[in-house]
Amino acid sequence: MANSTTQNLLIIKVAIAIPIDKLFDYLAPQNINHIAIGTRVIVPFGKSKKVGFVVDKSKNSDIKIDRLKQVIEVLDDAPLINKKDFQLLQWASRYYHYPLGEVFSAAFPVSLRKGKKAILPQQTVYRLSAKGECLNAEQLKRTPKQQQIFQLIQSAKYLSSSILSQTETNWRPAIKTLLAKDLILAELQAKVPGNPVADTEKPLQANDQQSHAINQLIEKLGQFSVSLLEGITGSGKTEVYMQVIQKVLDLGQQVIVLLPEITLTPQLENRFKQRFSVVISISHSKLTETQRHCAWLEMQQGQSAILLGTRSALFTPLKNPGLIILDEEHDSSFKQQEGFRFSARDVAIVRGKLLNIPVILGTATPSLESLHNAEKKRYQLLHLSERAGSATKPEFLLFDIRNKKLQDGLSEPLINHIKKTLAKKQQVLLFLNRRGFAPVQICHNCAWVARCHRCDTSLVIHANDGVLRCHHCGYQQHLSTHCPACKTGELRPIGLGTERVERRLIELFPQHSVARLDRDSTQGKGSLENHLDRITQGKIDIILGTQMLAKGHHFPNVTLVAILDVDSGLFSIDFHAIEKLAQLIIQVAGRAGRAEKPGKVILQTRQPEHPLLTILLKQGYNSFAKKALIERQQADLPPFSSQALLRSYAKNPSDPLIFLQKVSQLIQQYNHLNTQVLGPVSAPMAKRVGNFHFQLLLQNSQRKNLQSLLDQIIPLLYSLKESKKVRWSVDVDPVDLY
DNA sequence: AGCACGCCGACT
DNA sequence: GTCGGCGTGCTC
Repeated sequence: MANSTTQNLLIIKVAIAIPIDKLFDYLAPQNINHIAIGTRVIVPFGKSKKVGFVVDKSKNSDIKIDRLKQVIEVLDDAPLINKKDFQLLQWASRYYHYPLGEVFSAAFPVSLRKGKKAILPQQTVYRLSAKGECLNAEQLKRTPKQQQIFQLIQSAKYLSSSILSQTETNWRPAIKTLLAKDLILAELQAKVPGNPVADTEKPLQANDQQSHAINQLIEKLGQFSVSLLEGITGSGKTEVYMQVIQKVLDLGQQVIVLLPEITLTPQLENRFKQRFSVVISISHSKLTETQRHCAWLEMQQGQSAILLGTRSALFTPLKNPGLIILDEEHDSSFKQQEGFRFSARDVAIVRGKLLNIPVILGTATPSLESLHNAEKKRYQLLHLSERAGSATKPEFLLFDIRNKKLQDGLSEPLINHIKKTLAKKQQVLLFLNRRGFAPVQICHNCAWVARCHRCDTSLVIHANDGVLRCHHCGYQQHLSTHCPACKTGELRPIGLGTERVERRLIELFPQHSVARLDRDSTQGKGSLENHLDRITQGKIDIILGTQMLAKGHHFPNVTLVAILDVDSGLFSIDFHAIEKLAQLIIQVAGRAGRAEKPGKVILQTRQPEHPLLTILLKQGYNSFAKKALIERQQADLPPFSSQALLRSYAKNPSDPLIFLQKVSQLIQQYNHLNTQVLGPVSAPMAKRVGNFHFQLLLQNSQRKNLQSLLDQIIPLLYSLKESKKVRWSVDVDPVDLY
């Protein structure tokens, strides 16, 4: 590089997906004058090449010019995301203290991260040439295949190769000759996703509450706002979404709808497809790389008007942004639990603000944060409290199981209720959030317990598979009946798992069919769907499952729902647990008494007087939430304060502790803003898969004070020598304190 | 994250 | 005597 040209050099700052919060400087390629911020580039990195994102341009660099390498290739003619979304990613990187390159990476589908061109798959399309237009098909009668294909193209105006392959055999030679004769033309065209249906369903007649919500939401279109749509199960939230979406589509704008789980996407996809005559794209982790690549570009190019997806779909660029909807807003799966630990809910709101479009948060059980924001008038609150049709609200029963004889977790009164329900030819749904036969195996003689040697947990008995299994690391061993410690004692199961309850149910109700739905019993592809079909067809009388059943699925003939053990949620050290339990109870209750049959919800507990539980059952979710928020305020917990959790782990049990102690000292030096530092302490489950986990909780009543502390501290941690021996991460606004 | 450099155990 | 174990350090 000649020195004389130095002042003309263009230096490009590139964000690369590596776990260092740092940009890398490169020389712009000689032949390119402008290289837009936001474009992808291929750069040499160490021994290899990497795809990076141009974040800035400059005349100078902190690195000596002669040490700078040159950009190998500019992948995009123009940035794939707009300025606002670029700002969004910069914000997210700062707010979550996660490297910008990694944040950028998370916003792009794998294909584009790897450097694939940002084009939709193309297909060849054939149409008549000028010469072909003038030709009478009769003139081709001596070559019938050519004539037939020619006529097909003539009547269809244009035909794609994929359609030809579907309808015709051996069409290629004919096409080749027609091309050679100049009768038709071949063109490359982007594959347009599946043709929308022409005759769509009409909107339903909205009830007063729905109409009110729809009108309010429509009024807000065209600028930023957040609305919290609180609609009980069966109140027709989806209908509200759809009528608002229709308005957005009429304006020629696009909509992102985020759902917590992939299992819920097909249901909504079908309803949307029946309603809207626009292209709908889908994006979630179970799709192939190409499918996600297409969905992303379809939205980016404006070929598709609706995107249905999970958490990571939030970052999909929109050509004409109109609306973001987050359904089941309270669901904790909107918070990414590893790597880039962002909250899709919170980032959606920032994105809405930047793009100046409304955001709708929908749920039957709003998170305490969102309710608090609604109370503070930051969000507009809309209610849907009437169940559609004639369905009635379920009745709650609290069964005190202290000192009661239980048959594998089933109390006498519960068994009676099950009997009565079955006698009426109605279905029963039981929840137990623990799979396996029993969570503990203990020696009746010496009290030895089978434990995982890599994790701080006992091995769970899986009687059906004849093994003891660790639910954390997957370790398993054969089930034996004699104690390896004292060699004499007999091993016995302690506690409840779904297998054990299932066995008892079969014994108690031999005339009835029982289905167990947990991760073990729904392994195979389509296995869950199979089970669900059999339930809907009425082939199952008693359904026993883990939380995987709590969401979305509707069983119209279920009139009795029971949660066998609510106490684990009441005793947890994590202050979020009670909120999650309340949401679970209400969601589960939503499974009961649909259609015309009144439902009952039974909760078994050893804490029947628990104040929050009592309020929830007697006065409903909103009263519960108010009370829970008061408790949070008194304890200075979120949303009345802001938290960040520093986690650290290593094979060696002392390294993470030493690291976090060092961090804690560092914070004392920098902390002028009253951030409380709690810990370091070992994590609730200290040992996991052979690693020892520790954590340090930071809390401040002012979000911005905590942020400014993190801004100072986090960059220092990368170079701390104690950090080299451990894995560490920052979790801003943690929802799981584990 | 990769990938190399770098010092200590069981093998042709 | 070497092949390779993964500890630590760097990447513009």
